[in-house]
Amino acid sequence: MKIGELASLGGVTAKTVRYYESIGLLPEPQRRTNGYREYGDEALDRLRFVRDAQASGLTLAEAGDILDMKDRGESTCEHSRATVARHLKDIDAQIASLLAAKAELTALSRRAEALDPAECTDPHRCQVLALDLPAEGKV
Amino acid sequence: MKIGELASLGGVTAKTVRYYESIGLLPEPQRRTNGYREYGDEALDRLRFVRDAQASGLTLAEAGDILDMKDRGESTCEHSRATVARHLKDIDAQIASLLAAKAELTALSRRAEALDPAECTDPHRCQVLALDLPAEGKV
DNA sequence: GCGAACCTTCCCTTACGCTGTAACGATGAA
DNA sequence: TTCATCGTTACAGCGTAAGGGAAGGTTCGC
Repeated sequence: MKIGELASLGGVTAKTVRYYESIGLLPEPQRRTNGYREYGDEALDRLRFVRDAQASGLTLAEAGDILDMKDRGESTCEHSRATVARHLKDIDAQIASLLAAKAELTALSRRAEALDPAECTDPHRCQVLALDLPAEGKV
Repeated sequence: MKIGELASLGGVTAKTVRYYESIGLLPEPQRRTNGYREYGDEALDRLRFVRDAQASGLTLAEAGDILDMKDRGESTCEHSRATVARHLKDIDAQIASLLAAKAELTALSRRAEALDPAECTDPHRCQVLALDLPAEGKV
């Protein structure tokens, strides 16, 4: 099939297919005599895998890692598990950092709510803005 | 004081001070006859506020929002609260999206672990790679 | 008179995933 | 034949975040 058909079956644009090829996610396909790319069904499988992996939250690079292992005939199961596990760890780290920021802000917000609105009259001396965190000596 | 002193008191580089000025976080200061920037203590207060806000997880743009309100003499308390609340909402949304990705990956990972390693012999038919999510018809 | 500190302007960085545009060749149907 | 569509390459840019780096030129302090 030609690139347009592959793209529409895979739910992407032809441009995206060429992009995936350029970053090594898809192998360089056969060419017709006129120079057009000619794809088989395995390209569609591969393309769909990439989309599924992406939908699961993996990056294109991670999807590529798994596909590379597969291409080399290595133990993809084990590697896939490792890749997924690594990505889960990344996600946990991101969540942790967001939770930390949230805790900071929640504390700030609570201090703000504890203020008597009556004291909130001087725009040049806003208590919330004071942000007097006990973090003066932090690194 | 000159930019270098302000910067070191604020715990940033002179470059950062100029950058903050360029994006409107710090007002354009007076200049000495030689062209050097001349700062007063209020600039240091402002700089420290920005750093504190940043340490609390606010972006520079959000810190700028609050400072702008303050500059206009508006109800900074209320606005500060709103800004913080909005940012908390953003953070919650990010966390939710990460948790969704995590759920996807965890399910994937669980399916992978449930596989009999003995079946994991054909590198061309990896069960993990199959990614047979029930998501075929998703948007 | 020397080095440090200051000035401006412009580009570069990291990461991600494409998308747009230019400028052109090939195909196929009316 | 003509025209729309599909294909080709290569390069640029986006959009966010927060600056860093280098070039090239004054000025200060001692």
